[in-house]
Amino acid sequence: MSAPASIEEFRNRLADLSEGLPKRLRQCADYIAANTDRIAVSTVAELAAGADVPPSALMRFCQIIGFSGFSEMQRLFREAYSPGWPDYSTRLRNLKDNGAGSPAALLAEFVEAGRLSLEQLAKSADEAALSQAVAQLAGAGTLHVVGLRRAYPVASYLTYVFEKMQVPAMLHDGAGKLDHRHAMRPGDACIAITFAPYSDETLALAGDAQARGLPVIGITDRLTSPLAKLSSPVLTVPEVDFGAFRSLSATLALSIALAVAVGSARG
Amino acid sequence: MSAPASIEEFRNRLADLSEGLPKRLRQCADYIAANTDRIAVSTVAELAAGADVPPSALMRFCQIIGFSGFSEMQRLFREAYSPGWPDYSTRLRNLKDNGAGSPAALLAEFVEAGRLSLEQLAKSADEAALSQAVAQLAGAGTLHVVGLRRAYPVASYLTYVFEKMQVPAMLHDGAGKLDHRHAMRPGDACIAITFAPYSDETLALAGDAQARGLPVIGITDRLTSPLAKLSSPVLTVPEVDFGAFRSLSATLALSIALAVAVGSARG
DNA sequence: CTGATTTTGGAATTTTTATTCCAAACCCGC
DNA sequence: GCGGGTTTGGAATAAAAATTCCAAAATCAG
Repeated sequence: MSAPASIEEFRNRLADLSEGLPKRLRQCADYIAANTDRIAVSTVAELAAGADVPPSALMRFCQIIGFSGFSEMQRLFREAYSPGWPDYSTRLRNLKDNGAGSPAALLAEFVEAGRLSLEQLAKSADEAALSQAVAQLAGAGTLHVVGLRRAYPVASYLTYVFEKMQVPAMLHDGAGKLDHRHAMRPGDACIAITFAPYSDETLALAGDAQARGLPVIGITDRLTSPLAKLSSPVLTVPEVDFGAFRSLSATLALSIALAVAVGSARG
Repeated sequence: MSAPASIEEFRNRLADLSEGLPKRLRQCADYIAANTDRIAVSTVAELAAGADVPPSALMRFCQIIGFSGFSEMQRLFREAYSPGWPDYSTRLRNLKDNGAGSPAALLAEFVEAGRLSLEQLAKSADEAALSQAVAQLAGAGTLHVVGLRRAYPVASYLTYVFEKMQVPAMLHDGAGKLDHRHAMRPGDACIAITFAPYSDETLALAGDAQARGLPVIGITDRLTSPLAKLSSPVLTVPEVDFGAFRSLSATLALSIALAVAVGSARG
C-alpha cells in the first residue's frame, strides 16, 4: 500500500482503518485524528506520549496508514503547514468572505454570536445569585426542570448532567400533554428556563411551584421577564441573537456550571 | 544575553540587530524575517539552504539572537504555534482540591471551554463538507434527526430550528421506545449526532438510513468515529471537554448554521 | 602592503530522534 | 486450560540532526 499523497487522502484512510484496529493502534488513530495539527511540529516521542502509547506503537501506526515511517508522514504535514490559521479573527473574516448567506458565512456569524454571549456572561454574571441558587438546589430533594421550545435543549441537558451526577431530577417536557405538576413535593425545587416570547406552560409550572412553597430558580433573558417575579434567585443570561436564533452558548455554560456545582455540593 | 521569551520579543531583537550585521548573518536575518513561519517545521539544514548560507552560519545567527542554539529557537515557535489545549480534567481536580470549586469559578471555566471550542471550530471547520451537507439536505424530503444523551439537546434544537423555518423534520428521540425507522422514506435524509462513547441507537439508525440509500450527515467528535463511515459528509466538531461535560457551544453553532443554511436554500 | 581582527565554510563530534527487532504478554477458538 | 496467531513494550541500532571547532578567507586600519 502506498503512502497518502494529500491530507485529504490521509483523513480518508484514517477513517477507513480506524475500525478493526487493536487497542494501542486505535489509541494512536484517535489521538492523531484529534491532533492532526500537531504532527508537523512534534516528535514521535511527543505524539506517543500524548496518545499514551510507546513510540514503537506509533511507528507501527504510521506504517499501517501506508507511510514508510513517521518521517514520511511528518513530511506530508510539514509541507502543507501554513500557520496562517491560528489567527481566529482572520479566519473568521475568510469564512465570511464566502458571501453572505453561504454556509461558511453563517457559521462564522453563529460562532461570533456564541463567543460574544460567553464574553458578556463572564462580565455580567451575578455571582451572589448563582451561589444562592446552588445553595437552594443543593439542599432540595428532587429537582424539577422545565423549559420548552428554544429553552428545551437547555432543560434536557441540565437533566442529563444531573442524572450523570446522581442528582434526582425530573424533566417536565410536556410529552403526551401529560402534566406532572403534582410530582413536585415539599422539599423539592424547580428550575425554570424561558426566554421572550415567554412560554406560558413554563411560567405556569414555575408559578405552581412557587405557590406550593418550593424554591424556584429562574433562568431567563432579562430582569423584567415574567419569570423573575416567580423566582427566588433569577439568573439572567445575555444571549446574543443572530437572525431569529440564539446560540445558547451562554445559557448552556451557565446551566452546566450550576448543575456541576450542585452535583459536587451534594457530594 | 538571554533568549527571547516570546515571538514579539524575538521580532524586536531581530529588528534591532539586523543592521550592522556581517554579510552571511544578515542573509540569515533577512531570510528568517521573511520566513518566520517555517522555523517550526524546518531543520537547520533546510533553513540554511533557503538563506543560502552554510548551516554553521545559521547556528551562529541563533546564538547572536540570544538562543543557546537552533533547537531553543525552534522550541519557541513550536510552542507558540500549538494552541496549548488546556487539560481540563486536571484543572477541575485542582479546583476541587483547593476548595475553590465555587460556582463562579466553575462558570468561568465553562465559559472558557466554550470560547475555546468556538475558536477551534472557526479554525478547523471544513467548508467543503459543510456546503456538501447543505446541498444534500436542501434537496431532500423529510429530515430525520437523531441524537441521544449529550447529543440530544443538539438534536432537539436542530429540529426546533427546522420547524421554525418550515422545513419538514422529525426528531428520533426514542421516546416510549417507539422505533420510527420506517418513517425514513426514499428521498429523505438523516442527520445523526453522536460523541464518544458513541450511542448504539444513533449508529443503528444512521446505518439503517445508509442501507436504504438515504444521505446521512454525521456530526461527531473525530474522524475515527464509527459515525464517519456511515456519513457521506461527516462534520467534526472540536469540542473541549471540561471534566465529564462538554459545553456543546461549538456543536450548536455548527448545527444552527447548518439548519439555517438549509432553511434558506429551501426558500 | 602588512599584520591584526573578524568572518566564514565545512569537517568532526555530540546529541537527539527515528526505526527495527524480538521476546513477552495477550487473545481467541477449541 | 491449551496452542495458534496477534499485539505489545522496550532495548538495541541506525539515521538524521544539531552543535562545535578550527583553519582558511576576507576585511580593515595603519
